[in-house]
Amino acid sequence: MKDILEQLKNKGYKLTQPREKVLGILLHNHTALSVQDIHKKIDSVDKASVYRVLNLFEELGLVNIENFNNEKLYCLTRDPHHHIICKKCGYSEEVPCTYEHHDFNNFDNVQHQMTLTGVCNNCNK
Amino acid sequence: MKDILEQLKNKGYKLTQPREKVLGILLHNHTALSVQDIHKKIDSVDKASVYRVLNLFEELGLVNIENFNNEKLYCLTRDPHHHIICKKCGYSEEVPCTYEHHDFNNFDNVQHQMTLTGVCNNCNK
DNA sequence: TTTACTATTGCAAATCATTCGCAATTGTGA
DNA sequence: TCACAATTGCGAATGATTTGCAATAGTAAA
Repeated sequence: MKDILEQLKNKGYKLTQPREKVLGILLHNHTALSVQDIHKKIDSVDKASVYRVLNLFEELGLVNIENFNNEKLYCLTRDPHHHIICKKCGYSEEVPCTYEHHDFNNFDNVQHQMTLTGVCNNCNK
Repeated sequence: MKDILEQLKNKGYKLTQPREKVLGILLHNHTALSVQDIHKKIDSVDKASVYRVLNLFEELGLVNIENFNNEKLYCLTRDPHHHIICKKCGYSEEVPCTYEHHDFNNFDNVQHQMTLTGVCNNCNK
């Protein structure tokens, strides 16, 4: 927590309540969360601000993004990992990232975004 | 083309103009296309129908989906592949899929969806 | 062929995620 | 404590996607 807040400060960003609160939630969750998920946990912060904070975190490379059901899911960039999400109930687990980047002739600064989906055992019964 | 149309017919789906036209466009394109891209190429088909056709194709596993800039991009599931897209100009190239699925204890029917992003040489100058 | 039935479509309205403009607020450094 | 710029909250705007429903068009059977 302190680490990341320091980083922000050093880059000239203010340490505001919305930023600290969103960061707090991301820190305490190991599932990927949507803006709506995060906003529900802190209604003291406006949803537009949640968006702005997350967009900032994205620019700074603090979060990874996955896509599920037409919405973005965010989680902190710790060890590189993805999530596998049940299509039916939304249950999810972390999956370590094993993807190795190749070199691309025509591209620099390559990043990847991956989401695994499946049907969990519960839903499969 | 005929192949896929046969498949649809055999599963009890009607061979309608919207389905054939959308399929036609997907067949003739090797980039991932958004609903809007596809709709522009066939204004004779309503956009809502393009959505419905693509959702059907998705259910049937005929298309792969990638996410870019808050919209879904569709392309036919031929050889497994992804795309790398320039964040700045949208230029994209195909990338063969090298991702190997692991076994998951708690999930079946696992699929993955990956999008690579980067900055292309042109935009990098 | 023609008929009849149902799936599918087009259209317009609704929904939902995300962004934006702007005035009010709040960190921060002096 | 003050002053200024960055950031927020709010509400409105945007854009993608979905939905309800009456009209239309495949399809299978007569």
